[in-house]
Amino acid sequence: MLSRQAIAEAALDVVDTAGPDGLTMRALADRLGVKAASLYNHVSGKDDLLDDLAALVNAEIDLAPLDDPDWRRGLARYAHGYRAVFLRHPNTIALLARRRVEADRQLLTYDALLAALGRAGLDPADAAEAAAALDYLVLGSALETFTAGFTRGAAEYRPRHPALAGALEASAARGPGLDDRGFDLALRLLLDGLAARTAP
Amino acid sequence: MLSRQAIAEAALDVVDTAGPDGLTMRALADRLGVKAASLYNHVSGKDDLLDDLAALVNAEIDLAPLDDPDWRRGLARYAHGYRAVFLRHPNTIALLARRRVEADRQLLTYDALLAALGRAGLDPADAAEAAAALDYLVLGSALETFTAGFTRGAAEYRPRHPALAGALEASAARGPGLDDRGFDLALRLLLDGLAARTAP
DNA sequence: ACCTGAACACCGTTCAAGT
DNA sequence: ACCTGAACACCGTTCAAGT
Repeated sequence: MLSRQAIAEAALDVVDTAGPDGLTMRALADRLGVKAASLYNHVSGKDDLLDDLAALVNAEIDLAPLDDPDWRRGLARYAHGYRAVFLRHPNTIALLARRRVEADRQLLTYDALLAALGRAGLDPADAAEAAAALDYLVLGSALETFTAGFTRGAAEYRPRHPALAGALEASAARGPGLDDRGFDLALRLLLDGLAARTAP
Repeated sequence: MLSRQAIAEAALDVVDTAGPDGLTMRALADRLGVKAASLYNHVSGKDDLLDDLAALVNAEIDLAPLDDPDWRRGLARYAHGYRAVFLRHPNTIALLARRRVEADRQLLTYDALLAALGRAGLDPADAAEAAAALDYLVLGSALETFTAGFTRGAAEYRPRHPALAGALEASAARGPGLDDRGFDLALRLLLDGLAARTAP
């Protein structure tokens, strides 16, 4: 019944619904119909549990787009899929970032990305930088959700922060999804720039 | 003696040295030579304290570069300064991200950035997207520090993850600072792309 | 007005005791 | 082999009591 796998899945559920602070050993045990102390028969502690959680979330990232013969399209689809995973599980980011990369699935993800960048014609050192840049963009955009921070209406910002108000308003007129458009813009410009650096 | 200002400064100190989880009301009170309960005479709770902390960190961001008549140079310097603040206080990112932007100083920062993007010749909706993209890049790069996750030597990765090993090795040959180079690359390509979008 | 001690309901984790 | 109750040292927060 109880297993590392089941515990990790329940943990992701708890984090998704109750937030990073809601993931307590007691709440997790409750969801599994068990007492907190029982969890320690399967994981050595909360830190160990977070490693499993990292692996679980990373396993959701679809690597298939990286095999696309059109590398720009492939990278764009990969990046969108990567970001979608963390938009589905935004509460995990603060929990999992700044941890060492040890889950095999996560190492495999980076390896596949770097291989794809290599096939695109980037030399390995450039590929490393490009992979880092992609990572920053995806995690930053999933973590921060620019728009969500501005909780008041543009009109309220206008008196003291006119440029902010104007930008929020103009962007709203373009439709919802400023976060998505900001990410798309950066991704497109990044891929444009990388294309200019690929060997022929 | 005790004041919101002094408490916030001590809190930043505690977070910097003891990590996000090290910031407890008791540890903070200790550093101030007082008991935890005393803090509640000045802040309404830990959440309130984190608002002050956000304001304090944001106040470190230098907005002067945004007035540079050469907007590309100004934005690059601003972004580097912004990132430097969070590299100095990396433990604050997970603590402060995903909070509503309410500190006046933070609203002012975004307003100044959007005004600068407008002066550069971007229309307001494009400026909003560019500001979001910059934010993602800065916070993502300060949060994640790509390199720090790979704790083992490249040789250890090679058997199972050759592209990863090759990229880490080639990047190390280029010198330390893969994170900085990844950020610089993305920033440069972003600014290049924005330049093409500015009105003449 | 502000600091404190004691208390509350919560944490993660351990461990002897059960089955 | 695995679950549990009780306990430990910790959390954030409250509040009556002190000065």
